[in-house]
Amino acid sequence: MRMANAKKMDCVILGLLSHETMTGYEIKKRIDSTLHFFWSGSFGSIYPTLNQLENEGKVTKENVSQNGREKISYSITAEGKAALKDWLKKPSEKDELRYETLLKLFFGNETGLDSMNEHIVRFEERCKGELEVLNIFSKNLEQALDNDTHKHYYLTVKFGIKTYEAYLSWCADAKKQIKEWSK
Amino acid sequence: MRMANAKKMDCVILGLLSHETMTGYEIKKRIDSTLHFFWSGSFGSIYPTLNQLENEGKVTKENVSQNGREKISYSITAEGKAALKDWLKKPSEKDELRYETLLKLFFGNETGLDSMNEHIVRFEERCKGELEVLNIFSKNLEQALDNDTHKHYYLTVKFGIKTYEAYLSWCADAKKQIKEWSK
DNA sequence: ATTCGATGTATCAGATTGATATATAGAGAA
DNA sequence: TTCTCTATATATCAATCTGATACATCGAAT
Repeated sequence: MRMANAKKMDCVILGLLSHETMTGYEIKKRIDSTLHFFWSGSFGSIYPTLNQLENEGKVTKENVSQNGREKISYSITAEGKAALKDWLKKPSEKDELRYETLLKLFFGNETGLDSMNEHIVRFEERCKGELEVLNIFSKNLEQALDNDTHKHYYLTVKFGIKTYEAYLSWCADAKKQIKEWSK
Repeated sequence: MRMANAKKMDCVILGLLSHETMTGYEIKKRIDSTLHFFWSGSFGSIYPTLNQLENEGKVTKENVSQNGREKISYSITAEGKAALKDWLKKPSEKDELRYETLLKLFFGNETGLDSMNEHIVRFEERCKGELEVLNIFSKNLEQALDNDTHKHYYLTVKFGIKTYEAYLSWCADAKKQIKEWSK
């Protein structure tokens, strides 16, 4: 039974198209802006997956001409919605962190405490930036929680905020710890 | 300039071999036990990478016979240590979350609040389990912080603890929020 | 005029996963 | 004793995904 590296991009695309009709390019933008702190995706998997989903009858495409420019707009079908629902009901298979910063920290005894501190500071800066963005999202969403889609978005944004706050708290502790070890 | 999907497995292996000589199988076990909450790796990338590292002169292999069983033990070379140091000094390129649970939550308006709650409860259980393990690790490590390698390990374990605690706090909030929305 | 960034679609080499195959050692049960 | 099950051990492969690259057009700013 070849189940293999269960494909997820099709679920992401179906999910996004269940909100609204989009082009491949818009799907990529949406992933980068809205899902980016817990999921990612590249053109190299978006476009082939869109073609596959069309062959399976889960989406339909329509050529649209806008300002004399051609683009391909995709919509979800009833079959697509059914497939999405199936996946949503199943328990999650994998939640995964992949943090290069932690990897470098773990192996850091080759380069010393100063180098570790630099990695942490860089990580801290990135987290602060992300947290700022999420806090703005959160405030905007709180004024639009009558919309069901916004409710779900709001919960994931709250997750991001809690997470980044925890990261920042760890950064402070870790820097202090390293300072102590440096003595 | 073909830089492509920068390979990380070689860095992970060099890092682990900088601690001690190991077989491919032991490397896999170490990744699963020690790095597992911020990194992962499969045999399908470990064994080919070990061969590649040997061709590049970054590790040496030695056939060992133990209890009549054959195994291949790998050790890091000076070149390997230099390559590891190079990578450790460079800033991290990517820190990434990939949480299927959040994806399902985000698209959850197709299946309703009950289904969302189930996903959260399952996530909560997993986090509790992980947190328990990490707390034991933390206690054990605190009694051996004279060892430099342990110091680095300790920092990453603390990261894991902070993170899972934040997740659990979010789970509680999210469940409460969903209950309120259900009214 | 022209450069630059955004929109838009598409492909491909390289990296990784999860599954599968193969084989032996040791522990415990029948 | 034989059988089964788990752990040790190495290896390969299809499916998948990423990051890079290529190409073309539009609107805005210089």
